[in-house]
Amino acid sequence: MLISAASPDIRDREKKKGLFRPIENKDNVFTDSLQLDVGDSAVDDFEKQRPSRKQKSLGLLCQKFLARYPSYPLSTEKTTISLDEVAVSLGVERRRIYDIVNVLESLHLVSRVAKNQYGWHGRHSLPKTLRNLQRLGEEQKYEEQMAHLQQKELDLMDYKFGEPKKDGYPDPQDQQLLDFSEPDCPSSSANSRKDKSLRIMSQKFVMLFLVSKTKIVTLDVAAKILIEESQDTPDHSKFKTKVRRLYDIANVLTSLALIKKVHVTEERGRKPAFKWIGPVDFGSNGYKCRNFMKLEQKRLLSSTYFTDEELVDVSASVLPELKRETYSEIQVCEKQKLARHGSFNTVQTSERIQRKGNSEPSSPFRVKRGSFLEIGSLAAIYRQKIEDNSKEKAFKRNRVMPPSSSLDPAAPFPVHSVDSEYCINPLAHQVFSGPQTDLQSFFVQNGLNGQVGGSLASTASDVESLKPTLLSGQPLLYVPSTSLFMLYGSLQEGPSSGSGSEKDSRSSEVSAAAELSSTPSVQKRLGEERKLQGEEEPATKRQSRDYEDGPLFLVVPKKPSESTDIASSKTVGNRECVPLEDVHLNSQLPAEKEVSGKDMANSFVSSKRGNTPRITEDEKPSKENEGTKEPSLLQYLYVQSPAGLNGFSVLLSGSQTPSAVAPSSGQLPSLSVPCIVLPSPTLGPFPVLYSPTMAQPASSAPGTLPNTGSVNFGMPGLGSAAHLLISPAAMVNPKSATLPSTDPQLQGSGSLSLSPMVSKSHNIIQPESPVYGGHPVSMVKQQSPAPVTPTSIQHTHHETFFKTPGSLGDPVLRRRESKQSRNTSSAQRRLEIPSSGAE
DNA sequence: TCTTCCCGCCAAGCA
DNA sequence: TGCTTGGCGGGAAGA
Repeated sequence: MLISAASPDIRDREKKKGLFRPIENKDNVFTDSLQLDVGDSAVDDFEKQRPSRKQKSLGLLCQKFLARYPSYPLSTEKTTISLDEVAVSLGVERRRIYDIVNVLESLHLVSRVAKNQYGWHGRHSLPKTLRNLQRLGEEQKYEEQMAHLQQKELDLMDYKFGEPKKDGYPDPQDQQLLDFSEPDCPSSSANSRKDKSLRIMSQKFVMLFLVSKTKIVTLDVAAKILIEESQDTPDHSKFKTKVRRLYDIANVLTSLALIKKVHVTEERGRKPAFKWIGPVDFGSNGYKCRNFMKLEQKRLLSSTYFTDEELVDVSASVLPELKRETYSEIQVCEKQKLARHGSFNTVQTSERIQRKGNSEPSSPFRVKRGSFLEIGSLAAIYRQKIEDNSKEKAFKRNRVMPPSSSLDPAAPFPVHSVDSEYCINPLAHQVFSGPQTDLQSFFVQNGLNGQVGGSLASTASDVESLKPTLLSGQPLLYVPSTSLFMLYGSLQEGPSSGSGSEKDSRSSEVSAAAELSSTPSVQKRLGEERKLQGEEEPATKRQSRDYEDGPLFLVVPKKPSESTDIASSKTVGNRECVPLEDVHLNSQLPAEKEVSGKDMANSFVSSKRGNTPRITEDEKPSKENEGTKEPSLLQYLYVQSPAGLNGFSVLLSGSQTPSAVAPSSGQLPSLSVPCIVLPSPTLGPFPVLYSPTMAQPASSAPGTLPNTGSVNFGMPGLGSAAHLLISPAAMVNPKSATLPSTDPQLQGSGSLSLSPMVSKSHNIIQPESPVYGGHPVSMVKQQSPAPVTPTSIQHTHHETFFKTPGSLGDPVLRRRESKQSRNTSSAQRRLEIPSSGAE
C-alpha cells in the first residue's frame, strides 16, 4: 500500500527489487525442493519452504495484488491488468485472481475490458459506488431483513439444518424487490450462474454493511440472506458454501480495509462477523473515514496534501496494523452543504457504539470534500500530544466541558462524539489534547485566554449564537488558498479528565448536548439562523460564498481549555476590538456582561463576549467553569503558503484574545496572533519563525496602531505585499490595513473574520477578497509586549509540535516529493472529484 | 471441535 | 470447439 501510494518510480524500483516476487511460488519451491535428495532433511526443508496456509491466504494475495496498482491513479494513467501476468507474478493460479478481481469489480475498482484483461480504476469512484450500494441496500430493505433475522436468532439453527420458518424469510414474491435496476447489480432471476457470482455476492455483502446501523454483519445472517435471494434450498450444505464464499469476499474487502473481522457474542456463543470500517455516510454530505491520525504515526503522509479520498485510502491502508483504540475518523463534507446548512448531519446518533474499554468521546474531523488536507500540522500536533502526556493530564484536571450549545452549526461533532462510533475521534483527544495543552499554556503565558475570540463569542441570542463562526478557544487550521480547516476538540469527555463527579457531569452534559443537537428544535433553530443569515445578505453574496472555492472546516475534537488568564480576561474586559457582530448585537451587550460562561459557550457569534470577566486559569476550573462549561477549544489558523509568501505557511493560533487581534477601524494592518511560519509542505521541516509572545495589552485602544495587539511577521524576501491580518475571529483585508475601511461594518467592528463561517456570519469577507485570493503577505516582527500569564506553563514542545512529518524521514520526504507532481495542481485534482452535491 | 479457506474439479459462458 | 470464467465442495490447516 505504501508503494501504491508512492510514485510510479518507486513502484517500479520496488518491483525490480522483486518485492512482488511470489513468496509462495510453489512451483519454484517444489522444483527447488525436488532437486534435493529425497530424505528427511529434504522433506524438512520442503516443509520449511512450503508456504504456510496464511501465506497463501486470499487476503495476503489480495494485498499483494493491490500493491501493484495505485489507489488513485491519474486520470491519464491507464492501467491494464493481465490476469495471466498477475497470476504468474504472484505465483498463484489464475483461479485465485478471479476471486480477487471479482470482488474488486463489484466495487468498480476494476472492470473487465477484454478477455483475460481488466482495467484498473482505483478508488476514485469507491465512495460513489458505496453510496449506490447503500441506496440499493436500503431499497432492498436489507436492514429490515437483517433485523428480522436477528430477531429470529433462536430459529437460526433450525434454519441452518432444516427448513426455515416461512415467516423468518422473505416471501418468494418479495424476491422481486431484489431485482436490481443497475446492470451490475444482482438480478432476482433465480439460480442463474450470474446470480451466484462472487461479484454480486460481494455487492450484496457490502450492502448489508452499509445499511446496518451497527455496521456489523454476521456471516450466518449474510449467508442466510444470500441463500434466500438466490432461492436456493436452505440446507446446511448451501449454508456452508455461502459462508465459504463470504470468507473469500471478506478477505478481499479486508485487504481493502473496508471491513475487519470481529466476533459477535450471543447466547449461542461467538459468531464470526465482520465490521465495516471503511468510509461511511456516503450521502450528499460526504463521507467519513477512520484512522486519520494513524497516518501520522505511520509517517505516511508527511505534509503532503491529499485529497479526502486519498486520505481515506492511505488511512485504510494502515488499518490492519492499527489498534482499535486509536481509531479516528475524518468526516468529509461538501463545502456547499457546510456553508448552507452549517452542519454535517450525516452522523446518526443511532450509530453510536460505546467504545470498548474507553468511553472517551471524541469528534470526527470534518473537511471539505475534494479539498486538501495539510496532514503535517495535524500530525505534528498528534506527536506533541503523545510526547506530552503529563501536560495533558495536568490540563485535563482544569479543563471544562463545552456546552452542547458550543456546537457550531457547522460543528455539531461534539454532540455526536459522545459515544457514536462514527463520531469517535480519539484523535481529538489523543492527538490534540496535548498540543492544546501546550497551546493553551502558550496562550496563557502570553496573556491570552486560550480561547479564540472567546470574548468575541456572544450569547446575543440563540439564533445568533448559532451563527457559524470560530469556536471560542478552539484551534483553527486555516488554509486560505484552498480550504480552511477548523479544528476544535471537545475535551470534555475523557475518563481521565477531572474528578468522577465532574466527569459524570460532563458526560451527561455531552449526552444532553447530543440530544439537543439532534432535536428538531435545534435543527429548527439552525434553520432559522440560516434563514436569518440569508436575509442579512444579498443572495448573490451568499451564493458566491457558497460556491466559491472558499475555506472549509476540518473540525476535530478538542479538549476544553481550562486556562484563562488574568491578562486575557483583562483584555477581554477592555476589549477595544469591536467585532463585527457588535454592530448588530450592540443592544445585547449589557446583557452579555452577565452572561454566564455557559451562554458564552453556546454562542458562536463574535461579539462583546469579552465583556464577561474572564477568570484566571486557577479560578476558572474551580469556580465558574464547573457551571459554565464554556468550551475552551483550541483553534489554529493554518495559512497555506500563498503566492508571494515564498512557500511559507503560517500556523496561527486562534486562541488569542480579540483585543489582541482586533484592529481599529481603518487600522488593520497585521496579524496579532501567535503564529508560526512554516515552510510550505514542499520545503520540509519548517519552524522558521515563531512568535511566542502574543499577549495583548488590554490597553490597546481602538484606533491605535496594532503594534501592541498584533503579531507581525518579518518575512525577508517577501517584499511589501499586502498585509494579511488574521485572527481567530477577525481578519482584515490587506487593503483595510492602510486605508480606513469604507465598510460600515468594518468600521464598526474593526475586525474581520478569516473564517469562512465568520465571514459568512459577518458578511464581511467576500470570497473574492484578496485574502482569499492568496495575495502576497508581508509580515513584520511582532511588537507585542511580553505576555503576562498566571500560569507560566512551559511550552517546550513547540518545536516538536509544529514540526511537520516532512521532517520525520526521508521516505516521507521522498513520497511527498514524488507526490508533488500529482498534487501540483490542487485545482486540477479537485476538479476531478465530482461534487457530491451535484450527485 | 470448530473455524477458516485453499485447492482444483468441472461446468457455464463465450468467441 | 476451445478457452475463459467461476461455482462449488472436499478436506486440511489453524484456532
